Amino acid sequence: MKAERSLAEILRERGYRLTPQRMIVLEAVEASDHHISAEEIHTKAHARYPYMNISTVYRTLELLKELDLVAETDLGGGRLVYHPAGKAHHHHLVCRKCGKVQDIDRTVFERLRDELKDRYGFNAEFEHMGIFGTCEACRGQ
Amino acid sequence: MKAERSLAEILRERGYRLTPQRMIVLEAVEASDHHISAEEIHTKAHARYPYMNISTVYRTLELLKELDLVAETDLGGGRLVYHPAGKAHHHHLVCRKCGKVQDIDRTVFERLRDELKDRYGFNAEFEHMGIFGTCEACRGQ
DNA sequence: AATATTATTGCAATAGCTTGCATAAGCAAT
DNA sequence: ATTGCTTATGCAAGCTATTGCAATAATATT
Ligand SMILES: [Zn+2]
Ligand SMILES: [Zn+2]
Ligand SMILES: [Zn+2]
Ligand SMILES: [Zn+2]
Repeated sequence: MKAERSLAEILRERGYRLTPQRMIVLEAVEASDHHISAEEIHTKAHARYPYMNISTVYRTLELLKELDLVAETDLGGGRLVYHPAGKAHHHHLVCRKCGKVQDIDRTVFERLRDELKDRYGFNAEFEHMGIFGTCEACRGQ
Repeated sequence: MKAERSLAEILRERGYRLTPQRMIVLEAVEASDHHISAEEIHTKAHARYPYMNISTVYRTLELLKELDLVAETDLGGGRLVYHPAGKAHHHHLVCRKCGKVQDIDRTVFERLRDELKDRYGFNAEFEHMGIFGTCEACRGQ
């Protein structure tokens, strides 16, 4: 499978070890083309590999974040969700009142990104953001 | 004290009760003109009111957020920090590599706010934001 | 293939924050 | 002041996520 091969390459390049746990977690994130939580990943992974521990899931997700393979986002559901990086060409608006999660275009952050780079030399990470506020429907009460 | 009186008014208007715990938490947030964590608030409050419980601090902060009296922000220190709302005319850039927290002007989010309102009818909350990324010093390795 | 090295894992403990529930206390009416 | 109604608090338990540590297993070397 392509994902496995490229993961192996990426890990090797950076001096990390290729373990079954890491492959299983990455595959679980990539297989769900929507958002997936650590607990959901653990449940799926556990079916394939009964000794898989939830802390290994978290540690693997942390690594995959560092390698820019997954994005971690708070969408207000009480647990963080994960999304394959690069495939996340969007962000989300999260309504505090009704909880609705709306997709928006990724371009909305480009100007801000550029401004932060120009004015402060800061390289901001705006990959798959959750933006909290009030949606149109809820604003009229 | 002005803060107490206006808090009393605000609470009454909205049908909430004016309790010593609530006053103590709000005063602790306002007294620290920098960022303060729930645990720091609890420590300060406990000195004045020995029965003060940490869960009351959290519940009061939740209420003060609803009343738009305090802003809650993740600045990467492992605990959320609180800041008097309205006084927070700035945001922060948080470097993932060195942990540095830099102040930036509040105006950087205005254009984005307007665009989200215009395009999606969404009223985004950009009060005292923490933006994660890599600072200039760390980008050169 | 066997061995040595050391990163990674599983487990249990911990941290920060939230929630359920019985008791306490704020407020209004008397 | 007393009473009754209802919100808010303290306490303990629970939840998501993180961390310390000893055992395990991936890789390099022989
Ligand atoms: Zn998404
Ligand atoms: Zn809404
Ligand atoms: Zn600040
Ligand atoms: Zn830095």
